[in-house]
Order: sequence, then structure tokens, then C-alpha cells
Amino acid sequence: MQTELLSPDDQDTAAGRTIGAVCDMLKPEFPDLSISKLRYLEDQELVTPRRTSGGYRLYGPRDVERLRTILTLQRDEFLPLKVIREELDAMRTGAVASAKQARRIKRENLGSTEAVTTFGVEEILSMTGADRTLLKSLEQYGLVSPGDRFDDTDREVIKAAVELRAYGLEPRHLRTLKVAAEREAGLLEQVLATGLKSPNPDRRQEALDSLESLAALASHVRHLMLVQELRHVVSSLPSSQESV
Amino acid sequence: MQTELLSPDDQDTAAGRTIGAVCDMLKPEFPDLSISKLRYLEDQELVTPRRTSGGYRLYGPRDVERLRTILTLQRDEFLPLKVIREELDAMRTGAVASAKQARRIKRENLGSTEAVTTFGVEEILSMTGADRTLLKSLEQYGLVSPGDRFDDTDREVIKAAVELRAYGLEPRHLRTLKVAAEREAGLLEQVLATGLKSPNPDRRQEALDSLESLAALASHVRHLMLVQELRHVVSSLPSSQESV
DNA sequence: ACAGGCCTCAAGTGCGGCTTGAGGGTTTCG
DNA sequence: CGAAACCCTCAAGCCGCACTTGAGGCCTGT
Repeated sequence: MQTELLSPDDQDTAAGRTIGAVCDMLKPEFPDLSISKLRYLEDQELVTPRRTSGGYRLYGPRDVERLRTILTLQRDEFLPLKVIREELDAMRTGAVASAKQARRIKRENLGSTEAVTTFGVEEILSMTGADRTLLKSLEQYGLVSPGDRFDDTDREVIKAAVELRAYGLEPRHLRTLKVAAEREAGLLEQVLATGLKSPNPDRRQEALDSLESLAALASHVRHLMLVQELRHVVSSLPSSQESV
Repeated sequence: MQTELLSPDDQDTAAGRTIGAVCDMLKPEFPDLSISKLRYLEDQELVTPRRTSGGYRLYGPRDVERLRTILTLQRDEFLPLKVIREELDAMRTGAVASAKQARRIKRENLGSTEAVTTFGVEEILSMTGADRTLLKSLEQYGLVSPGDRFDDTDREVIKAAVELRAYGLEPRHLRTLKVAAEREAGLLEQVLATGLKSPNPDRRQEALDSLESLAALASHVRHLMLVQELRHVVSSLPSSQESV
């Protein structure tokens, strides 16, 4: 609100903050944060603030930022601390809140060459609650694999389509999404083109790993953009002054 | 692999499966599933299979499907059962694995009209590890808010951009994502246009709620499309025959 | 120099997510 | 028809994660 009351920090910040200061600072955003919890998080090797000569913890801005990430992941994504730690140090720098996207893409993408259970038409219809017409349209618009066997991605797409139809979104509308995905995939592929086509298997594997991270990050950014757009839409509404 | 060994089921299926059959059926996908766990899940009101006259549980295809969703959410998203239950019966039909997207959008979108902490240039640079040039480009391409104050979405975008740059993706590449997001937002807005512009506040609120669900579903579908595309890219690679 | 903040380490707490076991009914198949 | 395999409920127990508490003591700004 006021641009005036921003900071009793700047000198503070330069040196780093004590544990109490950090706690107070993040309390508004994470009300059940406590000093003991901060210590616990260090114990679990999720943050490692510097120390004063006397042994006091000193949190720099990066540490605070990392804490924010950790606490967000815990609160909003329900990730266990162990997983947060792994993902955080898997992707160096401690930035990234797209951690979970990455996991997801990992398991979805290169399950590679494995059995892949598929479903027949009747089966998939009764699982998803779709009707034959809907299924046809989805096929027609290239949203599910052609033919009469469907895999688990198809199943998810169909389920989503069923729900979306309830809101008035038809398969043809979903084309937009497919096109966007194609573009995005193209973008990623292009960036990694050399690595992916390398004759050296190690380099290819490396490129594949990057592909996952990239896809996760890109999805995250796209998501943020969408949020921005939606905020924009919402705020430009007639009288959006409700209560609190 | 073989199209031949698909089913000792069809008659089975019609009647519904006993708890042991369901357990065996899902074991390959979820190795630590047990009969007692299935009973526990019912106890927690996550599934409610029919019963035989003698009191045996009978799981229909929808029940099995719902179980799959539950177990996936638990294993891959680490969601606690309580949350899974809430989300599953919030969005009727038990389809949807986009649950988490929905939560996320909810909290991100209409935090509406609240305090919104912002950051200054120096602050954001030291938080995210970005440099002035990067920040400029992001601003130039419309990826962060113009001016010298940044909000938490901006912060996330900047963090992601820092990481993406490490892979060779520059802000200009990210335009694609922004455009996609705009299109997607447009799509959603269009569908809900009437509701959003209604003079009746209740109808507007309803439209806003729908907006969240729609956004979540759309993101989910787009994600699935991306996965499909990436699979495609990967499988069309030279010799993608590694080991297992 | 002393009040208020910070330190470590060990032990304790609460809850979510199952598992176990006792005691007993149901189904199926030869 | 009868036994083997499967299923039922309910109560109690168990384990691990994420902290909290407490005792005893050091650090640091005014």
C-alpha cells in the first residue's frame, strides 16, 4: 500500500539476518513458522546459513529465498522435506518452484519402451464416462491416439475432456492447447537439437535429462504467464470489489 | 506386448471385482498396495464399492479407476489422503488428476486486492541471482511487470529465466510461452464471457470459480499434450535403445 | 553488565497411514 | 456337502515424519 514503510533492512540485509528476524519476516506468509522449525530445517540440511564467529545463524537473501521456496513447496504442494531436499539440490541454485513439474514429467515421459498398458474402446468409455461421440471428436482433432487402443495419457485427456465439456468447452477448442504444446515442444527440441542428435549416447542421455528440466521450467513459466493473464482479466472486471 | 493376453476379465468386470482381484490387478502399478490398505481407503471414504448380499466388497471399473487416481496422487504428488478426498469430491465424477493445478491456481489467482508484497530492483536481483541485463530483457519482452517494483509472480518468472538461460533459452524464446498463455486465457474468457460480465454478483462469482477449474483443466490437458509431443520427439530419436 | 536473543542436544509429542490379530461369516469347487 | 480359500469387522498397535520442549549455557547490543 504505502511505498514509504518498506525497509528497516538495507544495512541489516547486507550482513544477513538472525534467525528471529527471518522468522518474523516470513511469519506473515507462513504463519506456523517458528524458530525451532527453522533450526529443524537446517538440521535436515535444507538450508545452511552462515554463522557469526559466536555461532549465531546468519541468513542471507538467498537463504531467505530458499526458505520461501521450501515452505511454499511444503504448504502448497505437500511435499515431504526429504523430497524437497532432493529436488532442491538436484537442480542447483535453489531457485525453481517447478520441482514437482519435473518429477511429473520424468515419470510420464521416459517410462520408455516399457509394457504400457492400453485400453479398448468399451473399457475406456466406462472408465472415463465419455460417450462415443466425444471420443470420436477427440480423435478427429488429434487429441488422443488414433485407432482403438488407448494409453494412460489418452485416458487422462478423455477424462479432462469430459469435465471440460461440462463447462462448454468442446474438443475443437482444445486444439489451441495442442498447438501450444507443439510449439513448446519445438522450442525445446530446437534448443537441444545438437545434443539429441549426437552419436554419443552419453550426450544424448544428457540432452534427455535437460529436456525434462527444460520442459518443467517452461511449463512453470507458462503457468505463471497464465496466472498473470487471468489476474488481468479478473481485475478488469466491472466492480470486482467484493468483501475482504 | 502381445495383443492376445488381454483379458480373463470381461464377465468378471461386468459383475465387479473382489478386493483381492483388485489388489492383484493394481499391484504391478502400485507395488505396495495391500488388501488392508484398500479397506483403509474405504474407511477414509475415498472409495465406496458396492457390496454383495454377503457383505463382500465389489469394485466396478469406475471404482478401480478412482483408486488408480487416488494412488497416483498419493505416490506422485505426495498428497495426503485428506486432501485427495476433498479434491476428489469437490470435483464430482472422480475423474481429474489436475487437482493440484486447481489448488495452485486458486491460491495464485484471486489472492485479490490484498497487500501484495513487492520488491525493488536490487532486492529482486539478489534474490533471484539475475543480472540487470536479464531483467531488462524480461521487461522488454513483457514477461515481468514494467517499472521498478516486482511482485511474487515476477520473482518466480525471473528465477525460472535464470535457470533457463543456463540451458541456452533466452527471454525472447519465452515470448512463445507468453503468447500461448494469452491465447489460453482468451479461450477461457470467451467461454465464460457472459457470466463474467453479468451484473449479478453471484453469477460473476460463479464464473470466477469456473475460471479456476477451467484453467486447471486446460493446463492439465496442455501438459498432457506436451508429454505426448515429447514422447514423440524422444521416440523418433536415432537409436533410443538403452538398457532398461 | 545484564537483558534479551541465540546456541546445542536429548527427549517427548501428535498425527497420518497403515498392519496385525482375534473371532467369525461367505464362496467356490470337487 | 464340506473343506479350502477368501472375505468381513473392530480394536489395538506400530512406525516415521515433523516438529516442540526443556535444560543448561553462550553472545551481543545499549
